[in-house]
Amino acid sequence: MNLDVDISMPSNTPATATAKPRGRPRKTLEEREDGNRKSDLVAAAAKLFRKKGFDATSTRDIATAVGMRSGSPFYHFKSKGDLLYAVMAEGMRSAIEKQQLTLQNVHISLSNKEQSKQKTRRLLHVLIRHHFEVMLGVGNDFIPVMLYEWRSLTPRQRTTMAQLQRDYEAVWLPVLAALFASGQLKCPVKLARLLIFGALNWSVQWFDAKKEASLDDLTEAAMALFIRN
Amino acid sequence: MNLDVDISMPSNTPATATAKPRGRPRKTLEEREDGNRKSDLVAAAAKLFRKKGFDATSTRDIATAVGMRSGSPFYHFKSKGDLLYAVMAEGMRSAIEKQQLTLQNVHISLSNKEQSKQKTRRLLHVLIRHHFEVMLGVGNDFIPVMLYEWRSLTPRQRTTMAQLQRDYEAVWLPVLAALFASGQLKCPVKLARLLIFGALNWSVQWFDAKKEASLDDLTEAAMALFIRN
DNA sequence: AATTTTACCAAGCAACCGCTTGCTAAAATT
DNA sequence: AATTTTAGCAAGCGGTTGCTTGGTAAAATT
Repeated sequence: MNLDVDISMPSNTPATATAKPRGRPRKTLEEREDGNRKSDLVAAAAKLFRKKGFDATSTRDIATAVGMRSGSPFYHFKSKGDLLYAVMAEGMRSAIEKQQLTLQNVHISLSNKEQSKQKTRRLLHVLIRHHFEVMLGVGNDFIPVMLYEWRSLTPRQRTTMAQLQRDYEAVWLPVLAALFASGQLKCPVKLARLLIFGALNWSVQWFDAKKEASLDDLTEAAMALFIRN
Repeated sequence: MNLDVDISMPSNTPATATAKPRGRPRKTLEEREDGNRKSDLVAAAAKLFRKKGFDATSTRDIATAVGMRSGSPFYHFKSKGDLLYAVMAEGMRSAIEKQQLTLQNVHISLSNKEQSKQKTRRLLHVLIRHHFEVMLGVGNDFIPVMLYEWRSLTPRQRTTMAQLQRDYEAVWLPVLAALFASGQLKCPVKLARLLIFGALNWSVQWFDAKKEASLDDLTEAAMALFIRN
């Protein structure tokens, strides 16, 4: 690591003819580990927003985390709020994508002999397990930030995030409706969705990866709590 | 309402011999609607912390809300963090008190002829209903603040709040254990407690008093979701 | 009547905040 | 080879923040 000494000039340096290189040298592209610094910023912001909250995280914190100076993030994002939005939107985008992939795999692996009662139960099981993964998996700071920092979004950002959330939850509703129809779920679908998501989302408050329960344990417990056979 | 005009003096007023009354006259005790301004501050802080979050609320906001000037809250509380702690501690104190009162009434009204299965179910019903009341009832800003502003507490404050929360939840565990033993609850008690509290606590995110569901509807739905008969 | 306590206000300080401006050097493009 | 674009850095501006200080009038106490 080559930290160079930064001897600052006396303050009133006029704009001289041939200005010598000022300040610390910036890194060449190769040193910058090729490429997307923008996503580095989003990842660092997500981590800090999750740990300290949006308001308590300064743009200087974020810059430092990726090895930039205080003003540089504003080259990539026009405001701190836009960075928050980027974190949330990217989180939802990848969560939706992953959810669709997971569902495809399940549909393929479902045998024809299974009764539809079993099938819908398997579907909910998969959805819950995936949701835990999204919230509690390592390196997934995006969704927790989205869940707990709504307040700091502009109204416009809020509505587009709400749309993404509806997309994510759209898959759940028919599954819950089928479970309700078959008597496996006794709670009206609309409230069931809200209560179930509450139970799952709240887990980011107490879950500790290096403690007793695994994500599979959690999924099993949730199924046992909500669904009767 | 008597708002007096505040003509500010030229800035370099020396400390003259007999200083004339400076600034706006303060209110007499009677005008101050007798008494506890400290609890006024706590109530106003709770309301603002809930609406805007702890970090986004300035001590000036709180002062204005109770008709004080910016520095005055620090006469009653030595720091903004202490005000937050007061909000949470007062919230838990009154919630625990109310819970105990509610439980006493239920114990009295339980008839001897009821089976114990029915009794434990009634107990959970009452606990859930009370919890919704505490979180969603009008003027109850304390508990939502407690649920969502943990991060801003010092470690010491955190541990004493955790103790209060254990006191509140202590009543729930035997009820859940009884339900599990009688087969009305199929999820292991420890995880059941966490998931159920999650489902209930999350309601502060979506519940809207002037919309379809009432607190009774919510309680019914939660019972139907968690408990089998 | 004299003193002490209570409950504030006016003013302001140092730190920190998000963000802007003016610049530069390396890389990419023409 | 000349030009344009990209990805930053250095400096700092105006505003806000939590909190402190020095005072004061009214109420309570002695």
